[in-house]
This record gives sequence, structure tokens and C-alpha cells, in this order.
Amino acid sequence: MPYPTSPEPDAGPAADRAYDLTKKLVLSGELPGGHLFSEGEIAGLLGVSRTPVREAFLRLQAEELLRLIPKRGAVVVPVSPEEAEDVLDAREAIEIAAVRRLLHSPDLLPAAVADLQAALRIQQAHADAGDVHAFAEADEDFHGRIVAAGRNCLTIRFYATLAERQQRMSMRALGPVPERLPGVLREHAELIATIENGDEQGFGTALRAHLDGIHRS
Amino acid sequence: MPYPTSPEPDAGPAADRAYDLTKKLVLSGELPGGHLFSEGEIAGLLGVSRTPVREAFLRLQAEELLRLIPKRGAVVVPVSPEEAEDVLDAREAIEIAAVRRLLHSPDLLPAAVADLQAALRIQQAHADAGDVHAFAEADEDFHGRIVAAGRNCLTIRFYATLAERQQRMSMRALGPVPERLPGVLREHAELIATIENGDEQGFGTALRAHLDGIHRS
DNA sequence: GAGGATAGATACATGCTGGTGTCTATGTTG
DNA sequence: CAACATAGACACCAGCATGTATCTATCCTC
Repeated sequence: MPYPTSPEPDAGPAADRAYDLTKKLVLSGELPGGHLFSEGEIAGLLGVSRTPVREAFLRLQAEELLRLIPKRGAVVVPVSPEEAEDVLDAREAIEIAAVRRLLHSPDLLPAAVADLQAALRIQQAHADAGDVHAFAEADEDFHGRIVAAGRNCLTIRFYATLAERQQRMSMRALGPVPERLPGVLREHAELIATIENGDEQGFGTALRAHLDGIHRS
Repeated sequence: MPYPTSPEPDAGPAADRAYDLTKKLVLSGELPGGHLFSEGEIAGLLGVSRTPVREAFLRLQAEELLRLIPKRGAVVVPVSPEEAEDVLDAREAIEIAAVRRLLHSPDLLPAAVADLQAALRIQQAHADAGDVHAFAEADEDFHGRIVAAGRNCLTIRFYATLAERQQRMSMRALGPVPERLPGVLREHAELIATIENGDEQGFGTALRAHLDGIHRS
């Protein structure tokens, strides 16, 4: 269910390349949290000036991936266990709010449910194929579609930053364990059922149980 | 109830001045939504180069106050009525989540309640003095303290951007009308009561009624 | 003479400046 | 109406000034 959000800012080719490269370095986990590096490193790597790199750093600072220290450099913002709790709480709140709003527009409900069922089928296929990585991606996509169904640009964008942050945390922890895959699929189906039934309360409890089971075990 | 969040980034004196000036121009409503202006204008106004202005623009773009158009300039992001609904929904979700989490840490509850009661007393004083502007500020502060009580850095920051956005919308609409002041105070007291009683459901319904009454009338 | 503190020097990274090339939109001319 | 010229604005670059942390050599104390 595509819903219009702000497009990615296009600040120029060099700035975008610097942004993509730096973000990849941070999100891939190659740079440990707290690692200090400089604009010059990225600039040299890409063969560009420091100016576009600086722009990229500022954008990444706005996304909370970097923290710029005056006259020192940029540190990779570390993700802490306490923050994990924060991310999960925020995700819960956003998803619940999205469902709440969706249920207030009954005419949009069938399409949203169909969209979620399609996403679930894709995830099921990845599970059958034993592709854990694709499964995890489909999992993110499923929850993202729940939020998108709420049609609130602000929360959609905020949720995207949360997902990114969680991805960084999971990178350092273990990925999804194969034996939990069937449970995840079953719980996703249950989430869809509560939405279909207009059971806002039931969705909230099911979602909390779901997230608890996956990430807080 | 102070709770640590990220400090404002300090990118240098010139960049900060450019940031403050531009933000003031946008938030004060002097520049209408959709107005196009250039880096050079601000740079000339402050007597600095375009580079720090560019940094300020990027920060403001991250805050959704500006939209930078390549090779064209910066437009003031307009606030639309549909977005008003989005902002209110998001605010609701965040405040409810904060209370939910607060109620999960009973030992923090008394201090939080006392904090909210103090904020309410201040607001009451402004109402008695007939200072509508100070009343509105105290109102923002009250709701901000509810969110702060949830002690979730991520949602606290997000909520701050929401409040800013709402401020811009209210700037174009009417401010708080004096005859609604007593009702607002009564509803705030009721919100505190539901929190004190651990009535999460009651808080949600009371909050929704409260926000509906103020902003969606 | 040994050890530690301190002042100077060094390396490094940022913050900002001025300027160049390029792109977009606008106005002009045939 | 189309092609061209023009003006405005950005995207980027190279360089200078400034600030910070580190390293070193000297000095003082014991």
C-alpha cells in the first residue's frame, strides 16, 4: 500500500554518494559504536571534497546515526540495551495508533487487510524456502505496512527511523532463530485477524505479546 | 521532571545564528508557507558566507520546516489541515504510550503526578492572571511533561517536533479562546486523576476528548 | 640521578570563506 | 511558437583560520 511520504532529499550526486556510503558503513556494523572518524576519510574514499561529506554527516546526525563533535569528528552513536526498550515501546505505540486510525475509516479496511495478507504470504514463502534473511526483511515490511495503513506521514517517517535503529541493534545481537519462524507467522496472522474484526484492544495485546516474544525474550 | 535528551547540536557560531534566525522567521509565520527564498538572503542578512546557512537549512529540512529544492532554493513547508489531524493523532499515541510506560514503573508515579500537579498550578496562575499567551505555553509544557514522564528519549524528541509543528499551525489559526480556559484546566486535572489511579484506558479516552475539544472543534 | 609535572610544539580535524561550474527558470528575438 | 540569451541559485572545491588532543623536551622536586 504505497502512501506518499516526503521523497529522499537529493542534495547532489556527491553528497548523496557520501550519504549512502557513510550510512552503509554505520548500518552494516563495520564501524563499532563510539568509533570516531573524520570527514576527510569519507572524502578521500570517494575522491570528493569535504563539503558534500559534511552535508551527509549533518543528515546522518539528524537521523541519530552520527553525533558530530565540534572540532573533533563524528562518532557512531552507540545503541544501548535501554534504548532497545525505548524503540520497542515507540514501535508499539505507532503501530497501535495506525490500526486505530485505520479502523476509523472502514472503507479502507478491506484493501489494508488484503495488503497485509499479501505481505504475510510473501513472508511465508521465505520461511518455506528457509531464507532467514529474506524472512527478516519481510517481517520489517509487514510491520511497516501496518503503519502505512494508518496513512499518517509523520508517524510513517518516525517509524522508519525506529526500524533503522532496531536493525542496528539486531546486527549486534542474534538474528531470527529458525524455530521461531512458524510462531511469528501465526502471530502475524492473528494480528491481521484482530484488524479485520475491528478489535483494537485485541490488536494491542497481540502486538505486545508478539514483540515481547521476538525481541524481549 | 528533567530527563536527558540529546543536546542541541552546536555546529559553530555562524551556523547556529543562521539556524536560529531562519527558524524564527519560519516559526513566526512571517514567511508564508510555500515561500521560496535563498541561502544568499540569510547569508547577507547575517553577514556570513553561504556555507553555514546551508548547514542551517539542512538541519531545518530534517525538522521538516524547510524543503530544499536543488538549484532553486528553500521553500517553507506549508502546514495543511490534513496534517493537523496527523499531528494530533501522533500526539495522542505518544502521550498514551508515555502514560502506559509510566504506569509500569509504580515507584516513579508519585513524583510524576506531583510534577504534573505543579505544572497545572502554574497554568492555573496564568489563567487567573488572564495571560492567554503564557497559558498556551503552560499548556504545551503540561503535555510535554506527560511525555517526559514516559522516560523514552525517542518519543520525547519526536513529540517535540510535533509540538513545534502544531505551533506553526496554531499561528495561522486562532489562539486559545479565553472561555475555554476553565475547561482545559478541568480536563488537565482529570488527566492527572486517571494517571494517579493507574487508569490507562481512562487516560486515553480523556486525552482524546481533551484534544478533540481544543483543536478539532 | 630518577620521576613526574608542565610548557611548547606538532598533527589533525573542523568552521568558514571566496570562487567556479552547472543547472533551472525566465525573458527575448526571429 | 521555438530557439537563444540571461540572470539567479545551488553544488562543489581548495584553502585559511581556529580549536583540540597528543607528543616531547625541559624543569623542578626528592
